[in-house]
Amino acid sequence: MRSDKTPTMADIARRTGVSPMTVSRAFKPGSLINKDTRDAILKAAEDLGYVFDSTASNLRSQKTDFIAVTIPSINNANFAETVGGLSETLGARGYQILLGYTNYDLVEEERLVEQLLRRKPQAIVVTGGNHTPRARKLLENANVPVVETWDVPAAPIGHFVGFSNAAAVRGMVDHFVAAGYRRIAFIGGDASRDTRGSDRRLGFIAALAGHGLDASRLIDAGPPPISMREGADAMARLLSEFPDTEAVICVSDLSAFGALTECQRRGVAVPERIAIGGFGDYEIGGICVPALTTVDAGARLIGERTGRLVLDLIDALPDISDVTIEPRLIVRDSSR
Amino acid sequence: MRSDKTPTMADIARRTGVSPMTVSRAFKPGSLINKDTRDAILKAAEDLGYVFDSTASNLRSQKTDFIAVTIPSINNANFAETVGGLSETLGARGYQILLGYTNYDLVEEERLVEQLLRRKPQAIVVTGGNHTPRARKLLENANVPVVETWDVPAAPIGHFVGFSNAAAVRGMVDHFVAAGYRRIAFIGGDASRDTRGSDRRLGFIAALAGHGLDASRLIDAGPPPISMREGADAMARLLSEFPDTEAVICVSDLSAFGALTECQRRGVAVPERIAIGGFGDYEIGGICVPALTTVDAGARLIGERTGRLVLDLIDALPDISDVTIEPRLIVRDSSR
DNA sequence: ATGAAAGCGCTAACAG
DNA sequence: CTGTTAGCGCTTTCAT
Repeated sequence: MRSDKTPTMADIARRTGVSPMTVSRAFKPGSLINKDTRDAILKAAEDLGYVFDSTASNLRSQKTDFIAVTIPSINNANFAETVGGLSETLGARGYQILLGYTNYDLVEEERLVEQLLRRKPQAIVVTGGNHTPRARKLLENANVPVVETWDVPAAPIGHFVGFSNAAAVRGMVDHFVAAGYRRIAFIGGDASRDTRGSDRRLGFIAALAGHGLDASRLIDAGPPPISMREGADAMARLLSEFPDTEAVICVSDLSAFGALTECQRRGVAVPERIAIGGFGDYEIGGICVPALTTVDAGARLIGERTGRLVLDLIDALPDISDVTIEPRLIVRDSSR
Repeated sequence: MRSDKTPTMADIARRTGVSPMTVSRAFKPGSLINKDTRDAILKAAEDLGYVFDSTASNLRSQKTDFIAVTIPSINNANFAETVGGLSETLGARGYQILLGYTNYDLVEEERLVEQLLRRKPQAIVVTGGNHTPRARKLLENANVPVVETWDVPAAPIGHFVGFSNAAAVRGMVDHFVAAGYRRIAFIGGDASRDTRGSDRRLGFIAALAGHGLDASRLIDAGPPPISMREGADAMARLLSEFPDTEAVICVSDLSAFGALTECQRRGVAVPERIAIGGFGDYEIGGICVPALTTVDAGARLIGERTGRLVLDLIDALPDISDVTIEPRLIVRDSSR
């Protein structure tokens, strides 16, 4: 008759006639232990239905193998790719990701950071370089490596793996201007919440100004997340408010695709009548008809490089440097 | 000069002249404690940069406030919605989700379940009702509530919140047949990995048989995840292998959209020349042109209901019953 | 409303 | 290769 309590190492030790310490060693790969002893212990563990208790191990060893990660939304392929890259890199070394969603809200991010730090992660990765003062302070005092991603922070807290959103959009503007477009619009989200989106919008304005072009064709698609529906609605407004627009840059491929479908519903030819540019190189941009001109920001690469950076920081390697990703313009059929 | 070690409750106690127990109470809302004492403690905590240590709390109280969740892929809007619903429901009660991705692989799921259980979650939610024998055993012996989702398991381990994938596809087949389509094909993934996809394919075959129709137009789109590109490639094969096909049902909206784009590239009219049905009611299906006929399986609802079920199980409410979601057919312009 | 004692299950540190 | 001792930081339990 099995005991009702879940078995501990002490139970296995009693059953096997060894000390709890030996049991502990049996579960730790690479420890000095007699093979027969280990086998007997593992067998006893199997018989008892023993499950290792990380909770106790974490407390005693002061190591949790958690890496805390915050992203704006779980339902976004770009951030999902980043988490995928992180997960793969860190999982290979036994770390587990503790994920939180900020819902594009810095106050929510602050709450989340505080909550995550209580779990004593061994590093924390946050999306973006913009935080509430309190969140900044929490991160600075966290005593674990901090990595900011998807941005080149004005004042980095620790390290970062990112790119300049403004510069990435400038690249697309330059391409559009070189292709002959002059009346260029921007579709993006509410400036107050999505800081990366805001940076893209500001980059757009600056880039147009640099070419001596008018930068007043700005369509506000509301609070993030800006997805397909918002893109379609924004395109409808753009066509009615600025009917002579020649090209539009959207804050993401999702909104760009929505905008494209609105053109299709209205019989507005893309790119002949209006060109469309997206951002983020989502799968849809490569397969829709016409395929979308976009910017590959390297979402998965950001995750992988961040993962490696985190490992280097945990290993306390010398000379660890930040990573600046070079976004890549991808010209497709939605622009000429 | 601040100490180098991170401060503990004992440090706060010393500084405030109270016992560690009182400090502990100060951080627990609703405990009997003098307001001034609590304020002084919270201030001291703030001054010291104290961060509550869940790790120790978890061990002593034998509660982690973790809910373990496995999903096939993070990069899938349907599962992301489910996690969103779970996260919202459980987060409101202070639980934190511990997420793992199986990559549509039951062996990986087994590894993941074992890893997650070591963290001593207070419940575990898995996607699907199909598991390796060892994973089943681990779940059965876990001593915490187990909920299977996105399926109606043949032999439930604990509780479930799901729907019949086969029946959902049958609904669409019935609709297609009623609309006059006879030569109907199915595009889906490799049968060995994605069990929900397989169930849909089997449901398709059974439904056609029920109508006395030929069910041999099956296009295997390879190992999951089956996304837009795979859908497009599969449509190309379908058009060449079975050129007289009148309608095709795809394992998801993503593959359906890919299939649609392939038709657009080839000038094949949808739905006039071939009708397309998807699955999952992804955002894209509602906005692409033509919009996709699909099945809303209630991804977010599954998450919300699962969250509530988990809470009821943790609260040990009596008479807890499983939830069977009724998928809803959504007819749009991609079929007539 | 507060405190004292004990211990959750594991492992660091040391000894042999 | 194995054992002993102590303790990680908190909270349960019982007292006052």
